[in-house]
Formats: sequence, structure tokens, C-alpha cells
Amino acid sequence: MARKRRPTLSDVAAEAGVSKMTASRALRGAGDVSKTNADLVRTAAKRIGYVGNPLAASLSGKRSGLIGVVIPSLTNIVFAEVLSGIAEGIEGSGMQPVFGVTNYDPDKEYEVIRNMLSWNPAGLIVTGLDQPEDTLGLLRNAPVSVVQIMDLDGTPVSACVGMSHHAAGAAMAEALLAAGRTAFGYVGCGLDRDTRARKRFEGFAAALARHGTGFEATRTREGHSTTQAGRELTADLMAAHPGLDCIYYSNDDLAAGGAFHCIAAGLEVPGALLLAGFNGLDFVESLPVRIATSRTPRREIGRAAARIIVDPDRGEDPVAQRIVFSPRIDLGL
Amino acid sequence: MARKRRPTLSDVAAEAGVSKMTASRALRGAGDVSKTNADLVRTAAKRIGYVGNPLAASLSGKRSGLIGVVIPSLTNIVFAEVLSGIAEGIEGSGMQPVFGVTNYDPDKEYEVIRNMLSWNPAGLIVTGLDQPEDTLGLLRNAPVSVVQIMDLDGTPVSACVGMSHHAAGAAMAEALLAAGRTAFGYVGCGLDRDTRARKRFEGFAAALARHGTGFEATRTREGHSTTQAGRELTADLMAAHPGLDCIYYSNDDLAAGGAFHCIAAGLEVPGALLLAGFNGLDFVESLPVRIATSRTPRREIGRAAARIIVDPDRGEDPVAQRIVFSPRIDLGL
DNA sequence: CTGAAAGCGCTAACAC
DNA sequence: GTGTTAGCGCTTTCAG
Repeated sequence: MARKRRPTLSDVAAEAGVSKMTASRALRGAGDVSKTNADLVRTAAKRIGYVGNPLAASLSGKRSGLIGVVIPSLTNIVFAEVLSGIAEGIEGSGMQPVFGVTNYDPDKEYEVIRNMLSWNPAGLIVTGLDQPEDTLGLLRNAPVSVVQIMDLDGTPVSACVGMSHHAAGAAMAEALLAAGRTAFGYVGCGLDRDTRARKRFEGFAAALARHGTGFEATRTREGHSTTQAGRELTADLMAAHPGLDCIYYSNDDLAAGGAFHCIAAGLEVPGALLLAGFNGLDFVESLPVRIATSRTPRREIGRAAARIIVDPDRGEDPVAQRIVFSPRIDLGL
Repeated sequence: MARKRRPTLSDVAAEAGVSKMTASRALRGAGDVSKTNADLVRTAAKRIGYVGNPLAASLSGKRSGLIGVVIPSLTNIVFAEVLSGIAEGIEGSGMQPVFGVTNYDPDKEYEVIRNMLSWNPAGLIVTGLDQPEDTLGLLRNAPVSVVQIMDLDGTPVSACVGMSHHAAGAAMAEALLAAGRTAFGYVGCGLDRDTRARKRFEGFAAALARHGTGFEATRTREGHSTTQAGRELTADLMAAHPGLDCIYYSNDDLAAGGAFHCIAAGLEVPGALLLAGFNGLDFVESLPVRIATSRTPRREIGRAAARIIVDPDRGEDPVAQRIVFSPRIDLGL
């Protein structure tokens, strides 16, 4: 049962009795086509089951309908949700998202971006602002819309949508101080590679300093943020510094681990010890104890980034867009 | 600063002083090229910074270097990890993964697959075996390698890699019965659309039936599986059936919510009430109480699926591959 | 082993 | 409005 060759634009044109160009124009609503012919073409296309070949269109036109997305990890639900938002934002545009995972490795990131650029994507969505210089060069010279996401603390190549992690850290510190906490500890994972977590830490520390205080102790570890790591580091930290009344974590996963430790150890949360995470993941709400967190609009960030690429609008205005989100603090009290 | 046109194969050929074809062959190691020329070409390519245009290659050759991945959701960490595994499996092959999210909507799935096929991908990785007939037609006639993942209970279009959810459910039931549990409840979300969760439920129920028992009560809800939903449904279920000594959940997220309820309600877990989830997510290990789960090798599944598409090997053997994984039960006792 | 010719399927530029 | 002519950058023939 020889599978028939997939119909091409020529087939549609022949079927409709017009030229390839008219068919092309009619199908993508470009240029002017008489209503009669437009209908003719559309019916013909439907009849023979024509599906355009975006590969050919991309090669011919300047830009492909691909949107490259570069994220550091997919094990982290946060980035999965960003992807999800991007998929939503692209919806109906006929574009396809392609993704690349860097595992927080700058060299891998360079490779991934370079590789993606070879596809002549319509746009590139890249996580973060702190790429090494050669990667930035790649992005600056790329003949595509570049959108950097998740971060605002720095100088974007072009458009960027995200939030200030420094400010987010500071805001959380202010809120915790206002809630009467005085003895702070910190627990974080992968700070060597996660520049945004580092910025939150610094923002938090800076705010404490402004109030004449600081972290009494910190516990950090390389590698992924897991609840298990959070639990262990918290146990360790509290054993050494039982006087702490507040711990700031680099994210909710670690904070949840901290909560689990406290439950197991019979530590009263948040009364005796207040735990603060970051992201506002869903499960935070249903933990048996309340913890503080900053809710980040990651799906919205993805959606907004996708929209910037999908919409050619904004009249080429030379000032690149900068969409600012602010995480919302929830002390859970 | 006029950005120079990106170098093409012709440029490389000219630079190396050979024909386009020799350059092409040398660069992708196809056909025979004299070592001398091969070196000449490679150096020339490096010198002028040549990066191939996969769009053109795809249009010219039969298949593109794109791999389509169709998943129901990205809000669920499980599928994000599958994607992650796919990215690993593709690594170094020069292929690009493109993804589409269906939100468990069969119509959306049809559209996504159809759209992806238009790119002439090298392969398609699709979640599940239970597509509607028209979607199956699309897949069967697709001139690409199709790999269905996550499920084995049914007839695959071609290759498939995953596990039997029916068997997984049954195995968990057997294990719980062996552990002495006698009064079973069930909590699930989104069973109307998640056929695999349904299969686990059925497998579990069938096993109970073989032992002359069954679920005393079930609580289900539409929509996503969230810890919050798990917590609420558990509270509801236990209020109505305080005599239960075991609850089977459609996944770990719900089970965690159940655990949180029990902690808050002072119910002894697992002593008085054993909770069993599915997936073996990382956080299960660090929960303050132990719950049972089935560990699923989702990253491995992704990696294996990618490999099937990346490797042309296995000598065209007409028997499509079928890679079987078995979840490993951990009662957490 | 190497090269010349002929497209892949589509669209940008011009004519008409 | 509509058709024609050229490619996009690569690979597949098929001759040498």
C-alpha cells in the first residue's frame, strides 16, 4: 500500500486551477487575492489534504517558524512551567518550540544556542542575563529576536521579561524583619551555578545589613535542590545553631525539606522557627506547616516571552521591551 | 556594522578549493573523500566559521533532524523528566527536540501531531497508546519512526517503551495485601483523561478482587493532581470511612497531600493508615512520614525512546521494538 | 574518489 | 489581482 507522496503547493494550485503563487498567497493570507480564487484554493487544499511544508517555507523566507528555548534544567518544575507558558503563548501562531537543556553549564549553553541559531529560528528565549561574553556575542549578532527571561538584574541583550532576584531577596528579608525575626540562617544549593539564587541571597543579606544584622550561619551544597538536601542541611544548621528563629532557603524545595525536618524533630513552625522559600510552588499551600515564600509568575513569564516573539508588532521600536514581574510575598502566617 | 551573510557550503568549498559536493561529503562523513580533501574541507570550514543549515539539509534530504515530542502536560514533573531524558538521549546526535503539549485533549493532540508531521521530523515520540482512531491513522501513515511511551497496555503503532500500568496497579495491591492491609480506599484525579492512572486503578481493583476484596470507598475529582487536592480528598474520605487502613492514590502528588492531611489530623502513618502513591518522586523520601510508591524510570524511558529514533540500527527489523520497564515498589516500611 | 546538474517545496521580486 | 522567474542551501542522482 504505497503511501502517496504528500501533496505540495503545486498540487493545490493545479487542483484549484491557479498559479502556485496565488495558491501560496491565498493560503497564508498575504498580498491580495480575489475572493473567488481564495475560496477556490482553500477548498482545493482541503480536498486534497494539503499541509504546508514549513521547512521549505523557512528556507525560502528568511526566518523559520521555530522558536528556540534554552533552559538550565527540566528537573526543576519551575522551568517546566516556563516551557508550559511558552507553549501557551505560541498557541495558534503555527510556530514550534524547540528546547535545549544546559544543566547550568555555560559551555553547553553556548553549544545549544549556536546549534539553535543554525535553524534560523524566529526567536530565541534564553534563561538569565549572565551569559559569558562569547555567548552574548552570539546572541547580539543573531539575526533573531532574543528574549532573556527570569532575571532583570543586569543588562539584557534585547528584550527581557522577568523579575529582580536581588529585590526579591531584599523584600523577603524586610518582610521577615517586620515579622519580628532576628536570628537568620540560610540554606542553599547549587549557588555556584544558579546566579539568580545567588542574587536573592545577596539581596537578602544586603537588606539585613541595612538593618544592622546579618546571617548567623549558612549551609550550602553543590548540586540540585532537593527536599532531601533541604532536610539534611536544615538538620545540620539547627544542630549547630539552635537559636535561629528564621531560615531563608534558595527555593521552596529546600524549604519543604526544612519543614519536614522540623516536623520530624518536633520543632514548632512557624512559631519557633520561620522558614522562607522561593517560587510559591503549588505544594507549599498544603504542607502540614505554613512556610513563607515568594510567588513567581513563571507561566506568565513564559507566555509573555513567547508573545514578544510571536507578535511582530510594537513598530520596530528601538527600545527593546522589558517586562517586569514582581514576586508576591506570602509569609504564610 | 553590517552583519556578514552566514557562510554556506559553497563558501567552504571555495575556501578549500574543492566542489560543493566534496565539501558536503567531507563534512558529514558520507561517501568516500580522500583524507587530503577531507582535512582541507574541515579546516576551511573551521576557518570561516561555517555552521551547516539544517533547514536546507532537511528540505533536500528526506528527513529533518527534528524529533517531535508530544506530551500531555508540563505541569507534571514526570513529563518534564521524560523530556529531560529525551534531551539526554538525543545528545550529540545533532537533532533538535520540538515539543507539543496536549493538556490531555485528544483533539489538541491530533492537531499537535499533524503539525509536527509537517516538519518531516526524523521521529515522533508520543505519550500513551490510547489515541483515537484518526490520530492512530496519522501515526501509522507517518513516514517517520513513531515511538509511543509510558504505556504498554495496548497495541502500539510501532515501537514502544514504557511499563504496564495495569500490572503496576496489581503489583502494588499484592504488596499491600501481603503487608496485611485489608480496608482499601482510593483517591484519584483526572481519571477521565489520564488513561494510565485508570489502568493502574483497574489493575489494583482486579488484584483486590482476586483476593476476594475490593475498594471500600473512592474519591475522585477532575483536573490536575495537586497536593492540595490529595489533602482534601483524603480528609473527605477518612471522615466518611475512618476504618480504612490503606489508601491507593493515582500518584505521589496526591499521596503527599494525603500524608499532609494525616500529619495535620494526627493520624498515624503508616501504622494506622498506609498511603500508596505512584511515580517515586524525589520528595517522597524526605516526607516526615513514610509512604509507599512505585518508582518509575521516566528519565530512562525518555532516553530509550530518543535512542530508538537516533539510532538507525537494528537492521530495519520488521518487528518493532518494545522496551519494557517495570516500576519498583517501595512500601517505605 | 570527485564533480556537474537537478531539484527538495516554497516565497520574494518583479513583471503583466 | 495574478503569473513568471529565481533562487533559499543543501543533497541526490549520475557521470566521469
